[in-house]
Amino acid sequence: MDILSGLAADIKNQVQHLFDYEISQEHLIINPTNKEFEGDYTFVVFPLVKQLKKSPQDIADGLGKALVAESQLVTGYNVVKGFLNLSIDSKYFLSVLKGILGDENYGQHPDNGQTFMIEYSSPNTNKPLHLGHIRNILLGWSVAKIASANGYKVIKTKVVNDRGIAICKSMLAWKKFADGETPESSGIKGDHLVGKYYVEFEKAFQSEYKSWQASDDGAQAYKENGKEGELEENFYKRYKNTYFNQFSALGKEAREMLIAWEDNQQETRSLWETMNGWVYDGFATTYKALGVEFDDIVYESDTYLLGKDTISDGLETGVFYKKEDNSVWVDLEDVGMDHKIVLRSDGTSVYITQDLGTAAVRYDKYKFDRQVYVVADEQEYHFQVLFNILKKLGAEYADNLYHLSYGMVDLTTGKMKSREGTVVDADVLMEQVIETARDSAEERGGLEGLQESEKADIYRKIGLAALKYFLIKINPRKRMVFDPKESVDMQGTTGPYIQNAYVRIQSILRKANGEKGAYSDDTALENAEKDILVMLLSYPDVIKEAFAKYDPSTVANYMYSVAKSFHKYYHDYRILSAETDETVSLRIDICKAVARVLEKGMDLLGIEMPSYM
RNA sequence: GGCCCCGUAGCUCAGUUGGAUAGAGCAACUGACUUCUAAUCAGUAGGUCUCAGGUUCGAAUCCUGACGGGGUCACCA
Repeated sequence: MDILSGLAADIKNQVQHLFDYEISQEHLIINPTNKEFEGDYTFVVFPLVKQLKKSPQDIADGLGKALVAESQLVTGYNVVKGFLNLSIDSKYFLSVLKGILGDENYGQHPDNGQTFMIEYSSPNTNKPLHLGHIRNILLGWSVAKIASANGYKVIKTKVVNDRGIAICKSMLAWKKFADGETPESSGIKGDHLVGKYYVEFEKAFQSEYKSWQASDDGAQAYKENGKEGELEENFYKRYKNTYFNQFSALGKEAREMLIAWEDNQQETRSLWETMNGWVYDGFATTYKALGVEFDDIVYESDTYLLGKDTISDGLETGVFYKKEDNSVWVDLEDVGMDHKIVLRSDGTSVYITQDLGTAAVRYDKYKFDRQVYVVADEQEYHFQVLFNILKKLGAEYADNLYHLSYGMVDLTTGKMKSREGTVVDADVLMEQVIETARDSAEERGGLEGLQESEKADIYRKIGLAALKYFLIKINPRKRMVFDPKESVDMQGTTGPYIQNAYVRIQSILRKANGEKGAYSDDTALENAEKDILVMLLSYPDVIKEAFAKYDPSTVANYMYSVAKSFHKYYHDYRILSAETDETVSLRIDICKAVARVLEKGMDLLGIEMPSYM
């Protein structure tokens, strides 16, 4: 039997019996008892005071007495102010323990028959993945895992932004400057090579722009368009896009390339395919290193024309309206927003047009019950607009869409900007954390008997655990500062700290060799053991809560508290050399249960557990 | 300026469907390894929970208003 629901039922009955009062669910508040008090669970009696017109002390006292007498679960109580602290019979905790050990999928909620769709990662193909992508990817992966643990059928997807002006810039620079360089010829990973030429383009463009600024035309533009008192520097920063579109020779070439691509021109298409191919090979390596996968990959080149049908339908039903210049708009003032464009005056799509189309196609294909988009918080407004348009269009799934908005990652030196070369590269970063894990493991020793390949695998697991836990322990919506030193910390609230608890258990289990004696159902438990079991018992609820909030940090923080409790227990109690064989068996079982929850919970965060460290 | 998010110890963060004396980690200092892995444990020190009102038996948590920081408001994606 479940302790909590049993306890709730017993309390409800006794309140009815003693005071002739039916307690409502919202007033039936039961929490694990705080450390500094005696007891396992605490019932808060304050909400009853008004109704029953008795003092908190009297209510708690009467209820405590009755529970000890009538409830199988309760063996003792004490009252502090309006808090009734209840001690639970050890045998119920032993049954919790048996339940965990007997359930290889402990924490997994039953299949609910619903489909959960999640879009994450969604990279551009003109540059490699960086730290910001890692946060996105880890969040997406983890929410997908958590959804699955909640009984959903999960479909993980990403939209690859494989077309557009950005990739054309890389292509153009490659044609101009690369002299036929390939990943094979240069030994550079494909996505990095393409990124290199994106940077080359930017350099060439900047130098072209600089000379233009010094020219008469440039000076003229500043004179005519500069705002009152605006510094030249600021003006030219602001004016960059205009320059690119109207005056730049490189800009013109890049745009021509885009048009050639849209016209399906052979040479451009073939270069595009080649370079994107390099990028995909590179991405595949990075995703694999991060340990993530996708079920369905959508390429923007296949979908960028989608959504136009949706626009014409919307025009007919009056959701959209056309301006004189032929551009199409939606009026969102009734939901507190502006008018937004959904189709350009030349009839081409804007970003949101594609999103409208993609959402519709995706729903037709999968009939998802919920869909989450994992995208940075700078796009919050965009998703508000998207969801509201879908609502207006009468899409039945519109209410089941959610934008999981996460804060951007800053560096200690400021914002990451790819144009300014201040990004932290994903591949380099992973390499570094693994290297750091190796250094500190070698310094510490303890892996002597293992093969080199086993050691390398352990360093990888530890390094990635440090990095991943560092990123995912923080509430997604908070902007975070990435300090490279802290990200490889392996002490305190870190991935390796949690791994270490697991490794200690593995070590014990290796040394346990065989069963000792069975322990009986009324073996007494130490308070520390009850505390651990109370915590393990709450694991399925943690999974539920994490999904309800779409927040993996809930799981991360819980994992830390489990590991912390175990470390203390390990320090305070002997396990293999406990007083009796029965106690040894009991403690080994507790270790096994802790290990099970640690391993499963960390898996939800995409973190692997080593057997040694 | 409108809308959204954030503000808790020196630093990084938990805690926010209202519950006990607001918790961790890092950094600092002290102690514990011939004993199951010290990537550990224990202790000291560190707080007007940004501020001001309000609701409540009870507010870091809910409401109102300030203040500070960030994001966004493109025929960009």
